Amino acid sequence: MNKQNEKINYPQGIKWTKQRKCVYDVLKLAKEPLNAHQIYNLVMDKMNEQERSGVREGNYAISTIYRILAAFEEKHLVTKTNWMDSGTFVYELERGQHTHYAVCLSCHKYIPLQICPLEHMHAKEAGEGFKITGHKLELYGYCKECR
Amino acid sequence: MNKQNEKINYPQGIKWTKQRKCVYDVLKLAKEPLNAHQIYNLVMDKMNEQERSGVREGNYAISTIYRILAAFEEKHLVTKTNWMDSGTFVYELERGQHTHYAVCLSCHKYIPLQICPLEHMHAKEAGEGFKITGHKLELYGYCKECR
DNA sequence: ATCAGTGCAAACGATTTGCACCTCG
DNA sequence: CGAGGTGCAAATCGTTTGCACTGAT
Repeated sequence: MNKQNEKINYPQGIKWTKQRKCVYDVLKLAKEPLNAHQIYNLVMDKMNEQERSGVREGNYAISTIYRILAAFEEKHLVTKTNWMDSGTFVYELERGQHTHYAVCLSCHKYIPLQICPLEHMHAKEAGEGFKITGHKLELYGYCKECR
Repeated sequence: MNKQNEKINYPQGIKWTKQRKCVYDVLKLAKEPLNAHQIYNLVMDKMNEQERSGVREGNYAISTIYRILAAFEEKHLVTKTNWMDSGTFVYELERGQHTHYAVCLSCHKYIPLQICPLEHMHAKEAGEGFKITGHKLELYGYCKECR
């Protein structure tokens, strides 16, 4: 059930160590952006689970997670952002299409949005001569369960 | 020329110490969101300038800046946010109307936007039952001078 | 006079880095 | 085998906090 490693196609152009595969898998399964600690914990679980049958439990370093994430970012495999009121960065797999989220201020759940209100926005609207190359949007509020 | 202190109306309901007035003045004059260090430096300049005529140069603490900003935020006098790729928070005076910015990736200038593409966005667009209370938008790109 | 605000230094959490060892290709 | 990745511990950066003192109301 947990042999995803065999099924996943890891992008080329980067050295795929056990740790990197594991981080990649974790991000692949994630349904929302995760911060370094969340990723670290998930990686720990996954690693230990794989090696639970007597093989020595490896020690993994949080700094490795950061380095892997930096490497992934440089290869454009992940996107690094931060949220309005949190000082920590969150990372998500680059899945080709940009996604915005609505964040519930009560339960902190992230709800991906199907739409992008900026699709039809033109450069001129950002002032004369500004060339828009990207944008970021977050909605805040309360989800169905929390209102 | 620099006697703004006398002209500025400081909002009520908060104790107006010399330091707080100074931070308020700095934010009032700022044309873009500033981080704690920028504010600290500007406050230092301002304080020392005022006291340059022989009066002892006071020592000011960065922690005071943070505490003042936290107090202002609680009174809804300032808004605290962070930018996509920076781990530090920036603060700007709450001027009644929310503003979005276009950020130049080259010169890091902030260009305030006159429009808000979300004005006409409705709750339903964020998924069933989500109650939108706020949002944040950043545009990235290159300004007229830098393209 | 009183209590909130301040300066200072130390604590803190997130992230980065130097170095010796290990591992993928 | 060799370049690059990793674990560990220590450094760094932005921000917060405890404490004794100062200052605004």
